[in-house]
Amino acid sequence: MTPQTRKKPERRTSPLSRERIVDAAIGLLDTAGESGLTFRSLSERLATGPGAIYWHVAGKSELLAAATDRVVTIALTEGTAGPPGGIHDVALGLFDAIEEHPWLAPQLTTQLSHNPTGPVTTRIFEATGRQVSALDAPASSWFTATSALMHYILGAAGQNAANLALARDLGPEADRSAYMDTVAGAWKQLSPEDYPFTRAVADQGLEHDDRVQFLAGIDLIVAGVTARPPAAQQLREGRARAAEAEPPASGRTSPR
Amino acid sequence: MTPQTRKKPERRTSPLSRERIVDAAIGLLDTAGESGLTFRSLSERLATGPGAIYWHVAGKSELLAAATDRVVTIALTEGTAGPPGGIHDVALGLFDAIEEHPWLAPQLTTQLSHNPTGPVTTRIFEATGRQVSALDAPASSWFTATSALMHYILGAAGQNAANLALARDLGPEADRSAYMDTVAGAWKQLSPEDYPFTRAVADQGLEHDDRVQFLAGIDLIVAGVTARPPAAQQLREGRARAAEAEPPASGRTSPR
DNA sequence: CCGTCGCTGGAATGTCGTTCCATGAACGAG
DNA sequence: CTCGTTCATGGAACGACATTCCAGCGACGG
Repeated sequence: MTPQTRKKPERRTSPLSRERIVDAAIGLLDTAGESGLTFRSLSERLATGPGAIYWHVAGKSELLAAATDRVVTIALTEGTAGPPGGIHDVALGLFDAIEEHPWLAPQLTTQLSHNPTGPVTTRIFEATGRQVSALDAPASSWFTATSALMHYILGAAGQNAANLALARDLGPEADRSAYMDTVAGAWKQLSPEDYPFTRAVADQGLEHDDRVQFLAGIDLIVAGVTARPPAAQQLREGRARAAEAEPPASGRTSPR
Repeated sequence: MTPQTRKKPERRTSPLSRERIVDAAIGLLDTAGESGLTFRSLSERLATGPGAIYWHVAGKSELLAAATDRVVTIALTEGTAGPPGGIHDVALGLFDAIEEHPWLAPQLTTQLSHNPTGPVTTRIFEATGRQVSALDAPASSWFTATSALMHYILGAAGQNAANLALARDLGPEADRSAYMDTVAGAWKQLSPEDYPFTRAVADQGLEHDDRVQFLAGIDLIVAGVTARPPAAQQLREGRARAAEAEPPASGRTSPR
C-alpha cells in the first residue's frame, strides 16, 4: 500500500509526493469547498493524471483524513504558547482553524465517527483533556468533561464557520452581525405557541461577536466541571436516573 | 416544484406519495447505511423508475432533509411525557433516535450547517432550550446554555452510535463493553510522552454503560448552567479574555 | 549497454444523481 | 361516449465522479 522505499527523500527534485498532494488538496478545499476537491481537479492542479495520485494516496477518504490531520496538528501545536487560560488556547486554536477551513468541521465529525482511535481524534482528545486535567476537578470526571468540551468545540466552531459562509452569501459587505440579525428576524416570525423559547431568545438579541459567544460556552462547561462538589456521586445519580428513565420496553444495550 | 393540487389525497389508492418515498428512504438508510440510499435502489424498492421520484422530491438533499425531519420530529414529540427531568427526556429522545438511525448524526450536522434556520435545527433548539429555561438560570445565559447542550447531545450521541456500529464489526456477540475495552487498550499503547492524559483516562477505565456516560455529560453542563452565580459578569470576562487572547497578528472578523 | 523497478498519466469502467421524454391514467367539457 | 388536458409514471440517456488498468518513462544496478 504505502511506498516502502521512502528511505532517501532526495532521490529526485520535483516528484509528486504525498505532501504536495495533501497541500494541493487543502488549497482546493479552501478555495472551492468540499465539493471542489475532485481527483480530476487535483490532477489538473498538479499537472498529472488521476492514476499518479493513487500511487501516493489510497483513495479520497485517506486524502481527506490526511488533510484533516495536517490542519488539526498545526492548529494544535501553534497555540500552545501562553501559560494561562489553557483551555481557551486549545479551543480558539481549533475555532480559528475551522473558520479558515470550513470543510474541517464535517470532516472532523466523520473522523470521530469512522475512526475514533485515529490520530486526529486522539490528538484533539489529548489536547483538550490535558487542559481539563489542569482544572480543579476529580479525575473521575475527566473523561466526561473532555467529551463535553470536545463536542461543544467542534459543534460550535462548525456552526460559526457555517454562519460565516452563509453571511457571505447574504452580501459582499455583510458580516456576522448582519447575519445574526437575519437569524433573529427569522426566529421572530415563528409561531408563539410552538416556539416560545426560540422567540424569547431572539427578542433578547444574539451576541454579535463570535469569539465571545464561543468562549462563553467554554466557560459555562468549565464552570460545570469545577463548580460542582461531588463528581463521583453525580455519576451515581446519573446511573440511577438512567435506570429510572427506562421503565418498560425494548431490551437495549445498556441495562447491564 | 411541489405538487400544488394535493387538495384531495384520496384521488387514487396506491400512488407514489412523498410520504411513502420518505418512509422507504428511512428504511433503506437504516438497513443499508448512508451509502445504501440510492435513487436506483429506492426506485427498485418502490417498484418504479428514478424519474417518478423526482416528481415528488426535488433531489437527494431534500429527501435526506425530509427523512431527518421526520425522525427528529418523532423523537422529540414522543418523549415529552414525564414532568420531571425534562432535559434528560429530550436528550435521551435524541440519543435513542440517533442510536436507531446512525445516519442521523451526520445528517443533523449537515442540516445545522447548511440550513441553520430550517425546521430541523429550530425544532431541536426549541426543545432543548425550553428545558433550559425551566432551569434556575438567568435568561442571558439561555442561548449559550442551549448551544452547549445541543452540540454536546448531537456530538456525543453520534459518537455513541458510531461506537455501536464499530462494536458490531468487532464480532457478532461483542457489545459496547467489549468495544470500550478495545479503545482503552488502544489508548494504553500510546506514547507516554505525547499522550499522558489519554493514557491516564484509559487506565482508570471507561464507563461501559452508554446512557450513564451520556447523561453524566448532560448533568455536567447543567451544573455549569445552574451553579455559577453571575452569568452576565462571566460573559464580560469572556469578552475581556477574548480581546487579550489575540494580541498581535492578522485582522480577523472579531476585533471590533 | 541493458533490464528492472519505482513512478507516471491517459484511457477505460462502473455507479451515481439528475434530466428527458414517450406513455398511460383519470377527469371535465363537448 | 369521445376527446383533450392535466397529473403522474418509469425507462432511457447524460454528465460527473472515484477508482482501476496499463502502456510507457527515466534512472539506477548489473
